[in-house]
Amino acid sequence: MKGNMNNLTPLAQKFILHFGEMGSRWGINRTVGQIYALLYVSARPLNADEIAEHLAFSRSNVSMGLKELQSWRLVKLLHQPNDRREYFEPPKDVWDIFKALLEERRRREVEPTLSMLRESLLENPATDSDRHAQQRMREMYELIELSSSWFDDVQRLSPDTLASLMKMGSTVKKLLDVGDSVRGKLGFGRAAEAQAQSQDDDAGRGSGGGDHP
Amino acid sequence: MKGNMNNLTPLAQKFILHFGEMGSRWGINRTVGQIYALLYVSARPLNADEIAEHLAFSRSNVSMGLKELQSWRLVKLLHQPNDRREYFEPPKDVWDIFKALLEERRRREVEPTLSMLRESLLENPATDSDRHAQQRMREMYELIELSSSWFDDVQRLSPDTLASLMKMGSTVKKLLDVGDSVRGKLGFGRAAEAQAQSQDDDAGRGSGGGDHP
DNA sequence: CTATAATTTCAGAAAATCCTGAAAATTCAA
DNA sequence: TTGAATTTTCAGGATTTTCTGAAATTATAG
Repeated sequence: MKGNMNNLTPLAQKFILHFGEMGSRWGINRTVGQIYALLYVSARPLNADEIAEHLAFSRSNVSMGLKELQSWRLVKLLHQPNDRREYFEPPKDVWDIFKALLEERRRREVEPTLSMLRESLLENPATDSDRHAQQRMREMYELIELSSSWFDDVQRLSPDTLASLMKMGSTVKKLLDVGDSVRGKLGFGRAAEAQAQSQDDDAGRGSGGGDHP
Repeated sequence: MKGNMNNLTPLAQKFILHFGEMGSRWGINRTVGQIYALLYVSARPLNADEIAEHLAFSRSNVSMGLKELQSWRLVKLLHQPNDRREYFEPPKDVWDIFKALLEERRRREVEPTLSMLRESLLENPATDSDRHAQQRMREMYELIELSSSWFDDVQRLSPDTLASLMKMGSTVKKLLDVGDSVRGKLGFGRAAEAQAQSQDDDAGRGSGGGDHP
């Protein structure tokens, strides 16, 4: 008796369907998107059978979907007293979800490219055209490396700090200027840092440790 | 006479092949990824026939790929003197590429979700479970809306400002604290702003700060 | 250990997406 | 205009991805 989502209110249906569609624009498939959406709006953890029932998917499909979601760290497995089955729920705090998403996405979409670029930049350019290509790759490498490690840093901030940072919006820029005007007294210099990298082609984002007091 | 990428040096091949693979993890397909990679490392603009030749794709496939890349604003169309054919090249500055990417991605991946959420939040919850679902949606909505408009702001900064911002990494946090200590004198307050939203309706995560150092 | 409940694996059917060649449409020089 | 050069469209074959049911595996209660 597989109900076609008929145990769900229209509101939930809409949400779940949307995540199914969206899933594909993302890197995950419809099934996974829907499972996630269902868990996200559910008032309590669900087990695989319940999910299969709600969404009218085969049990095995749900199993795979949950595996995938776990690998993204978007759901956590837990148990109910007196019940052998595995239950699933997403992290409570949306900010944790957000961070997990960014982190995992970086790991899968960005890291491999960084490695490839790193390797390519070590190779010996065979032709003029290779030399040009390598220069382009270097530019790409530097940008990715920079934004990537920036994410790293920012990600370590607490949700609250993160939130207030964002609420400032472009005020950050002003702050940045203020920073310039007061940095002397406080002992962390931006100007120096900013200079450092843009000149020499130091592939590998220089010394690393030094720059974050 | 379709060469199997044999007019490309191993270095370029590697790069192009990688972007092909990666493309799928992204939302674009292999072909589009490769076309982009080829243009990116090319020392001069290329026309569709040249691309088809280099990559051994059908002419029509290249045509579609270029359309797609244009819709992402990742390549620009241009003409050579005395040549009717259309030539293509990516933006020179990697930062422009980066921004185009983020912007377009937001438009396609985020905006639709925001609309859906906005609509859903207006609806009348039919059940208790709906009420809960709506609350979860609200949390999601707020987070996305916040980070999205933050991107908006940051995106408007010049590449240079953006770069130095990133080079600061988590130093931003320090700056933020300094900002607190001097904001009175300077007339832009973070505390006030930050407070505004997080209080009145943050059912989501209790007072926050505690669990994240 | 055995029996049963629960989960995972996996071959291949079903569905979705990509890619091509041929035909249609567009552009522009003459 | 005309017609050659160039680009676009699109039906359908080729490929890839998703999804299922059946069988295999794992876990646990008794």
